[in-house]
Amino acid sequence: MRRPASGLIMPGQPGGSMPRTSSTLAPELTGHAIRKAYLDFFAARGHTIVPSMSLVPGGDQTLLFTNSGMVQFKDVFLGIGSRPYTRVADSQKCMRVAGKHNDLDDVGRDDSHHTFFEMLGNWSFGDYYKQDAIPWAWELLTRVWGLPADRLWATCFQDEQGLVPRDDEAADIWRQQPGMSPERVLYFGRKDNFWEMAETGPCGPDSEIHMDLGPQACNKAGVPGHTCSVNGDCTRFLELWNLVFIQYNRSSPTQLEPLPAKHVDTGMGFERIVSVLQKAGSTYRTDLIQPMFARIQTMAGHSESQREELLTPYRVISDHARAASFLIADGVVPGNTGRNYICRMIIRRASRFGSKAGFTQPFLAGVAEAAIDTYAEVYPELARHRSAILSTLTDEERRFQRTVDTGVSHLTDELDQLKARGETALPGPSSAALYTTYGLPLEITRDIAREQGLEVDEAGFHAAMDEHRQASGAGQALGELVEAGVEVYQALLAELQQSGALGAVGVRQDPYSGLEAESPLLALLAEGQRVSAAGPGDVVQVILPETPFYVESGGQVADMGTIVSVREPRWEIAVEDVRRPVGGLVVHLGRVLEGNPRQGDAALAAVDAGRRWDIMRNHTATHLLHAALHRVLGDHARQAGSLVAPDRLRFDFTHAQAVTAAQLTQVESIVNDAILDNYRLEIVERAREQAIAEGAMALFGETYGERVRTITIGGGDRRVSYELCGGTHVPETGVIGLFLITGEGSVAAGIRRIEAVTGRGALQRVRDRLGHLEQAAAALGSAPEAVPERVAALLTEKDRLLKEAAAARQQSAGAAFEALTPITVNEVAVLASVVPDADADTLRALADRFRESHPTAVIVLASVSDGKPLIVAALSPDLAQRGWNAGDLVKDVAKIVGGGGGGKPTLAQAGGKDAALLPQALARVVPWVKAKLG
RNA sequence: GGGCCUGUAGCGCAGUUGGGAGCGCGCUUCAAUCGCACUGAAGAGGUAGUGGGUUCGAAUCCCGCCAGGUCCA
Repeated sequence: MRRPASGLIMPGQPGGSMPRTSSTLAPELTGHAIRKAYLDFFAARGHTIVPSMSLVPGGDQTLLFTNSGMVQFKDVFLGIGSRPYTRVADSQKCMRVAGKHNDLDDVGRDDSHHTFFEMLGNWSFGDYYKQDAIPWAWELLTRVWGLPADRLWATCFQDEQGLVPRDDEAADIWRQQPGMSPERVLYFGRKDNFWEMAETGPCGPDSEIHMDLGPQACNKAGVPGHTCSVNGDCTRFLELWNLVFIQYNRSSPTQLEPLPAKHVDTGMGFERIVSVLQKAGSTYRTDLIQPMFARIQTMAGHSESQREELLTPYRVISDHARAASFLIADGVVPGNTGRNYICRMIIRRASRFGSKAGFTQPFLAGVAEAAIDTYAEVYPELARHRSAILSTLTDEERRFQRTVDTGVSHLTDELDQLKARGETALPGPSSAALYTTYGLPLEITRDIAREQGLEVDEAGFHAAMDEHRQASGAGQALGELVEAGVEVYQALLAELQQSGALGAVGVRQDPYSGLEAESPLLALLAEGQRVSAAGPGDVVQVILPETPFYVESGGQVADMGTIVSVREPRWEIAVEDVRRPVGGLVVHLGRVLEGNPRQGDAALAAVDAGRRWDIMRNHTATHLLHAALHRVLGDHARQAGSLVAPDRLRFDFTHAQAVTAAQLTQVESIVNDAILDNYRLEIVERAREQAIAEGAMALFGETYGERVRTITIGGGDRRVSYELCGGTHVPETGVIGLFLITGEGSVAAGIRRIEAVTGRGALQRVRDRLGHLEQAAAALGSAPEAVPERVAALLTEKDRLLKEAAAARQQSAGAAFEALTPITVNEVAVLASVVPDADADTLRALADRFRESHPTAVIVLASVSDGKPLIVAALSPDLAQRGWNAGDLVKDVAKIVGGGGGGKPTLAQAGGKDAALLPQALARVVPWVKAKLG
């Protein structure tokens, strides 16, 4: 056990056995201090420091979670977005949980993998380049943080295919750094040192800094033939920092063009550098994670040695509790699809490892508290959503417990059957079915099976899971337009910009200041191809230099409307949808109603005004609803999805229980009060920082630039709502008219949905309802207000009458039955008759009565129900034992009336079609009995 | 987006080749007790998620929709 002298870095020590807390660390070595040192370093070099973006990447539907620092700047590199700064640095929340980057199942089994982590990054947008980026990185590592230069290695790019020039520029700069020796600058190929975002687009060579942790850090020391190396297969060399130099644009697999503006994109794993600086030997032994270890240990009452034995559960629980806390804080609650599903899997995996550590009750909230306390200072959203995080975790643990319980009971049934058959193994398909159908994890299945002396066929399990994967297929969730032809639109945009038809910002879109705009028709597309003109009936895509049409965003649906010619000859296009396939380009999708629109024609774009006003009513009402939910349910009721359409609005929010009728009424009233107060809406652009500091509600899945549009309803002390929003709104709330909630329900566990209507939709609904009420009142011959009472009375009366009628029918049927006399055929009492007005129940009851009084009996009773014949046949038990079957009898009889039947040997029933033939049918009974006897 | 499972009384659930809608808990009333618990007796409560189809007949078989669970992407 070695203790580092304060401030002195001694890298290369194995570290590991000595857990540290911030109290044993020098102040400048705490995780928070290291993060701050990084940001300060780059701030001092002209960088703007920006906050981390949400874990939920807005506007990037190809990405489940933000998985690296550059996600928030992707649009800049793609050339479709810009920032007011050219140098920026941050610490970005990241999540790597699916795909090749990180397999969830591996987290916790080693010393370094995490689902959630932070990535430190600094960027240059066409500003500084290698000459600055490399020396700064070197300076920070060796001078500020004191890492020994002779332990650091740099890698540069050399194309193994010889197509891209070697990055000698970077290598030269590395070799000039103080303390760097030339033999520690190495070249690697495309896999390690060339960065590409996609098949085409910006790309470039990158340089990595690796640290030699010393021979004792190698985990393959004893393996024959192993040699430690940079980018090798052991743990001795640790990659610290990756500097990407974006200098090319790839237009095809073989075509690279130099970019006019070169960018720098760097990323350094925060936990990793902290573990190196703290000499912790493992990211899990840094002061970032240790508070969670300590909390687990206290809660479980473990000794030091127990904690070390249970290292894997400790790692899993702490990593997952931290990840889940950050996810929930960013609005991702456990659910059964997409990112919500990932959140659930993380919590359930932590819960499973919790039972290995001895927890039998929900415990994650306790661990999450430690995570929140550790990080709240840097990520205030954790503190803000503290109670939501804790209760969400506990809820999900309980839900998982229920799932496991029912899964285990299914498993036990199956194991009992297997044991009864003398089997020794649970088949793979069975264990897979338990998992995919009931959510019972393989580990639990295996443990329980073993307790009962059975093995699980795990190869079979995995084979069945592969089959399941196959059967589930790959879903296509994205719109085909956006997916398919991005390149077409990118090319089109570039062309229009180069020809000067469009400015640098692209199409000027302004859905706020008016509903009409006049401009020349820039381009027409039909079936994905540029065309110069179109004719009636054609389905076209229209591009205009400016448009008042709103593109679907933030839940508000796209506008519809028309584009018409301003001069002769006349033409008209009906616009049905509007999209933004790439930033800067707005495409109107429509159909030519009349005439022949041609490229270059003067055109008037006009939004369907009535529809738009309905949408604006619903959008403003959505803000009022959101605010009212906060007041009534609490701050945890946050937006989880929204639809603003002309005829309705739908609002999903996080809330664990159903909203009560009383709460709904209260919410509805609050919204309507705000409408009646006729607040003016104040719509202002502000700096994002300022708006958020002032308490504006920002939504997930939305990217906000530096300037944001804010919607305030009610000013001063009477502020009702304050949100960041790019949607369109009514000028004052009175325009909304009436707000009615039409439904409340659950979307997923922990998420509720409210649907509502406003304005014309609400009026229509009220009219419909009143109409129905009037009709009901008229039919009842009573006043509308007396309808409920009257209906209740009628229903009671109806029940009474039905019972009376049934009793009367039974009585008259009974009387008719009494009047019948059976005939006797060889000691067998036989009765075959029609009983008027009897239903099936009555016939059965009468048959029972007859059998009670005649020990050896055959009885067939029939009646007519709804014009169709109904026949019941019964035998006494002794006859049934002799092999007679009431089912055979009733079939024989029903044949005559055009039907069939069946039942049990002693009692059967049948129906038919022709009631008039019943007498003939019943005449079959005596011959049937005689045949049986004979 | 897709695969699988489930939907029966207030709650938990049973119901086999398609032919009497049931069990436990809870509820109501009565009895017993000074009262409560317990006990005994009687009783109420179900559009069988919903809409179609097959059939003489569907809780049961088939299809659509809705809701919940679960896994995969």
